[in-house]
Amino acid sequence: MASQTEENYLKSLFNLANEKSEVNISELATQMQVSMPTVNSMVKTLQKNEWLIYEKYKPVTLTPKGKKEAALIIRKHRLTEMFLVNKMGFGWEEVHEIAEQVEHIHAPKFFERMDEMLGYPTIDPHGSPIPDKQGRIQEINYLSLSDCKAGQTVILAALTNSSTEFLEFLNGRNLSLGTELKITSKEGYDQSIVVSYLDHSSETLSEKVCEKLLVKVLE
Amino acid sequence: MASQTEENYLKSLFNLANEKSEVNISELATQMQVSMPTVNSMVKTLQKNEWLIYEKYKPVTLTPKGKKEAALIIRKHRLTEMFLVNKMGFGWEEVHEIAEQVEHIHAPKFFERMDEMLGYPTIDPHGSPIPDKQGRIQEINYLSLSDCKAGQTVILAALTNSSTEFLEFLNGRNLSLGTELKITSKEGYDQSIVVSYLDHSSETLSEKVCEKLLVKVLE
DNA sequence: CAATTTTGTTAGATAGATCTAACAATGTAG
DNA sequence: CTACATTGTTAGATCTATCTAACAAAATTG
Ligand SMILES: [Mn+2]
Ligand SMILES: [Mn+2]
Ligand SMILES: [Mn+2]
Ligand SMILES: [Mn+2]
Repeated sequence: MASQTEENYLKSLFNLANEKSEVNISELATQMQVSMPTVNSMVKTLQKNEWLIYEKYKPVTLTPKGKKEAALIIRKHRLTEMFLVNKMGFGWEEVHEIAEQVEHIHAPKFFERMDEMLGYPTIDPHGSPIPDKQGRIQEINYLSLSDCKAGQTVILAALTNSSTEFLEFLNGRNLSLGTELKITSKEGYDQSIVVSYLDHSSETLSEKVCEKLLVKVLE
Repeated sequence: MASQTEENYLKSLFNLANEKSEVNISELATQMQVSMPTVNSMVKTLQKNEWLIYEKYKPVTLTPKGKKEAALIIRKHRLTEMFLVNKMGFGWEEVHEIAEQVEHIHAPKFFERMDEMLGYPTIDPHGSPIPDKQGRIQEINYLSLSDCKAGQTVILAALTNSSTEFLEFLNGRNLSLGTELKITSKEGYDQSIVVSYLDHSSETLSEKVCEKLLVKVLE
């Protein structure tokens, strides 16, 4: 059974491997906030457990077994976040830190019961997909708001970043998942976008914000 | 901050210290399922953190600081058990193992929210008192069923043992907290007690069982 | 009270997770 | 292509939590 530490490495590996599939030691060290030698020794451990493939001086790759293990931890994380928001009344900006701990609990029934109480959700409070019990993850191809054009109407569907600060920024502007945004204009100079929604008739969002907002285009 | 291991030692110390106040190294080793040298080195660590008082060859004693720390972990454990039973539909025989893990989560809001949702309960699903936020524990003096006499009517209020096996034994006989028991007779030879309750007109309970059942006497 | 048993301590080892310092391989930019 | 920067590895140390073997103190018992 994976230790709490190993589980956190697997999760980081899984997230960093989106698309590229390969992960550098230095990337992983940055992500995990540990030194490169620490990562070096940990990848050797993970390799012994057949969770990843490692060759000296090469980037590492998760094995199918490692991917499944990681996805199942991410499943527990996201179910927990959903439970905290929908069943315990937490704000979406408060749940990540708690889920970071709860995800390591070994009690299948606990998470099955959450799942059941939530009605088998497929996305978490930040719009990220919840892997199924087999560790399969359904990839949804949203568009980034920064790739949208003036005149389009879109629905805010997910975020590429769920830091507390960013979520509080969105809270401050009444922006939540499902909000319908009309794109009034786009500034060519700094790529900022002006949107209207709810009782906000004109809100300017910087490119930095727009690229973190994933949307479904309505028209 | 106490490690998960230290937290488990503190909890064991607190539970073993009921009444006697002092705890032997060997008792603690048995309880924690580790060797005596392991306990010996751990008590030195706990002493450095001022959670207990230790002198060579003497039994150890928790300091007030250590008692409070322990009581607050027990609070998290018992709130969790109550939440699992009352809000998530678990049976009282399923929750201890899960709570044993959840009690180590560092997230005051998480437990405050549980407390609030539960309506600030004072006892857990096994009838044990839930320490308050200051770590104060309200001692309730129940009588053991084994000390009751024929003719008395009592209400099952708590258990001195909450092992899954014992709880399943009680489930099998429809015995739950709050059940009113009429003591039909008591066998002088083996101290077994015959009770009637609900649709059970004559159930014989061995001394071993009776001493684990804590009751309030009605008449 | 002396012998034996139980309880507790010390020493030394191991495994996991981390670090720094030193060095080696790889990649990049002039 | 060489120099420099970046990336990765090795060696060796530390800290936590655990173990066994050996020994010492305390308690029990005849
Ligand atoms: Mn999260
Ligand atoms: Mn985590
Ligand atoms: Mn319990
Ligand atoms: Mn525990």
